[in-house]
Amino acid sequence: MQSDDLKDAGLKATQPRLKILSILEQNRDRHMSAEDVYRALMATGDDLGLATIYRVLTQFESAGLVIRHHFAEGHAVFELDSGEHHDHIVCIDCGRVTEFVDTTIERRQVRIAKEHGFRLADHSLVMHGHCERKSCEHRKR
Amino acid sequence: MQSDDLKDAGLKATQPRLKILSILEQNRDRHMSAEDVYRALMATGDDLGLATIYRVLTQFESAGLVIRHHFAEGHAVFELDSGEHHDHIVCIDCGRVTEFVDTTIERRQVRIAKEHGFRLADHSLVMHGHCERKSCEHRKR
DNA sequence: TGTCGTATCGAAATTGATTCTCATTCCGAG
DNA sequence: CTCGGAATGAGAATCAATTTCGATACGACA
Repeated sequence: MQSDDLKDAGLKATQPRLKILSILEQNRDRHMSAEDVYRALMATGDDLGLATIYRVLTQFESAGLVIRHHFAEGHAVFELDSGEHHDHIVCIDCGRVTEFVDTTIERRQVRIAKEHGFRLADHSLVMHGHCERKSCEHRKR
Repeated sequence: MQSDDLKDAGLKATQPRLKILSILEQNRDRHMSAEDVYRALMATGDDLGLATIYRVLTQFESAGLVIRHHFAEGHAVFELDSGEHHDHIVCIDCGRVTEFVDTTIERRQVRIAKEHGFRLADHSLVMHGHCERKSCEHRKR
């Protein structure tokens, strides 16, 4: 049950938190901004304050439940932490995000970091390109 | 001469632009935020408006003179465009940025994008780690 | 070198995203 | 079921960045 996920993370199972978690689970294939979560909640009749969304998402992040990304400038997006690291390809035209893992690149990064005198802690690889979806075509360039 | 760089870019060679360009050239090894540039100018007695810094940096970006990065959340940083693509390693402790190029990773990315139905246009690989500089030891961030 | 039209400048107001404040409400251990 | 500390909501505040607009500087040309 969801409330256990929250308890395990050391967070009280409050209504707002359960609802936000639920929205994120219903959108596992998407990357949502705080604003997106807010609108999704409004749509289902749950009227949470935007401040709460931000606060809770930040708590979820510290608790390791979600990961925060900064693909575009301006606003952050969140995704549930599946536990497995992965990188992203974002379509420039439609914004669709695809995830992937490549061990060759992963290994290479550790080595490069070491060669430059760094102990690698984390990394973020975001590729931008044009996807081949029909539903994407009508957007230009 | 610097003013030629501006003219070539289709921008009038005004004092503010020359000064901002100069600051960027004096800090080629760093990545500066608009705020950083502003402070650097104040330090040399040049009192430009912050609005001008932002406007000029944005113009430089459109003109292809500088590249805008979004390493950390909150604010963008700029670097002079050397014309050669490269990726970055950012020190979590002192914020120093090191640049590198790795053809293995570059090639691999193109292939991965293709495998996922994308035509790669651009990418951003930022690694975060701890550097081994002495001057880094005790900086908070 | 002086003049003029246009592009640029600076200061302040504005925007958009996110965070803070604090009075009120809720969760859950006992 | 009760109570206290933790969480919430509404709006104000903050922060980075952008826009507005009257004043000013650039530089082509005379």
